[in-house]
Amino acid sequence: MNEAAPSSRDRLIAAAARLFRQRGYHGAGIADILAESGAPRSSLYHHFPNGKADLGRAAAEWAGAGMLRIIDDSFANAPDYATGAATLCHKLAKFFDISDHRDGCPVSSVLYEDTEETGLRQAVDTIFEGWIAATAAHARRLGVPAEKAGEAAETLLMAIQGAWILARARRSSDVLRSIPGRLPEV
Amino acid sequence: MNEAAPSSRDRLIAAAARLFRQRGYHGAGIADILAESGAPRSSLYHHFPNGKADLGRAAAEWAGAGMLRIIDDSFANAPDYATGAATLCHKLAKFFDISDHRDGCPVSSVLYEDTEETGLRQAVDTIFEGWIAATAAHARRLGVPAEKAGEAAETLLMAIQGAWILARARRSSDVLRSIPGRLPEV
DNA sequence: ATGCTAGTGGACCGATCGGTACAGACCAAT
DNA sequence: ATTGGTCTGTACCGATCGGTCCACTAGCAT
Repeated sequence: MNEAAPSSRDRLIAAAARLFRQRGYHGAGIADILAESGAPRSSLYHHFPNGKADLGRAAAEWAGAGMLRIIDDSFANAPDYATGAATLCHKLAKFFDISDHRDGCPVSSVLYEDTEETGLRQAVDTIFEGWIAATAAHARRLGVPAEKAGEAAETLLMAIQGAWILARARRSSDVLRSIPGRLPEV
Repeated sequence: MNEAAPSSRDRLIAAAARLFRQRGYHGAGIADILAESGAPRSSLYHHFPNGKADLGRAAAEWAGAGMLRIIDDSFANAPDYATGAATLCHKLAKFFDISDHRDGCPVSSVLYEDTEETGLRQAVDTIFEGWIAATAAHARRLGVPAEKAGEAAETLLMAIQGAWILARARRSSDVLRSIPGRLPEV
């Protein structure tokens, strides 16, 4: 009986994240998010007093944490960095496929805000850097020389971002799966 | 006296492309585009009967053609593929800088449409494949083995897309300039 | 002069946008 | 039993969204 009904706050965040990564920040309206989550309108402004911007940040952070888990899972049992990176790419490709080849990066979509005043851009960057730092830590742990680990991690995440875009344009996850074979040696 | 006043059609396309790459497709409103271009509202619907979707496609194609020119310029006088690729990345970094570190890919922003019915996604993909094909042609011309040229070109464009995103999050073009040093050998 | 077309001015539209106001429901602690 | 918080139901708001309508002008051919 542990499948407790998620709070409307959580449902709002999940719905927002889902819609943002498909239609983009501006493309997903409040009404859509409300409908998708089943949460009442008043709850949104109760939990997120500043409305969409607050929700956008929460959704980005929530999705960012999810991605962080995927990164950790991928590298946890990996014998070396390259294998972990390959696992990560394949996991992401799988998620992309089951989203009907629609869902790109859940965080970067939020980059298309008039970001400076809301601080959203800053928040997105912090999330990205968190991914890179986590990946770099795994790289070092798995034997990548410390002075190369940061760059290798940045390269991997950059490639994933690019592949997500190309994958959405093509509606195919192939390019995501091809990343491991294209990474420079480490 | 050759600087003929651009037609309102051209001004609309340029303004739309400029705004889309900063704020995204949904983030840039018709009113913004009209104001930025100085063109009258009626002209928009005269030249683009289907409104924003038509304009979006035209803007993406126009910007795509511009990118194609940049690609060709970069490889035209290059002694080898790697040098051409490096030139391309540095050119893009420069454009990014003079846009106040805001302008990402002018084409991918349009990917956040409910693209299937308007055919916009398809159009975006065609533009991308055009870039890749052009880059691959330069690669072959510059001595890259034919069976590797396509993949090398795809890798480069993918990296550029990812770097554009990261650059926007960081408001720094550094990552764009770092691409050449991270590409696998060809 | 006439007709034809491309392009424009300007007023107007319903729909949707994101957001607000406020009373009531629920539930723990006292 | 009453209080005080969190959360929700309902109704409403002005602003903006993308789009339409139609009369008009400019230019050019006949």
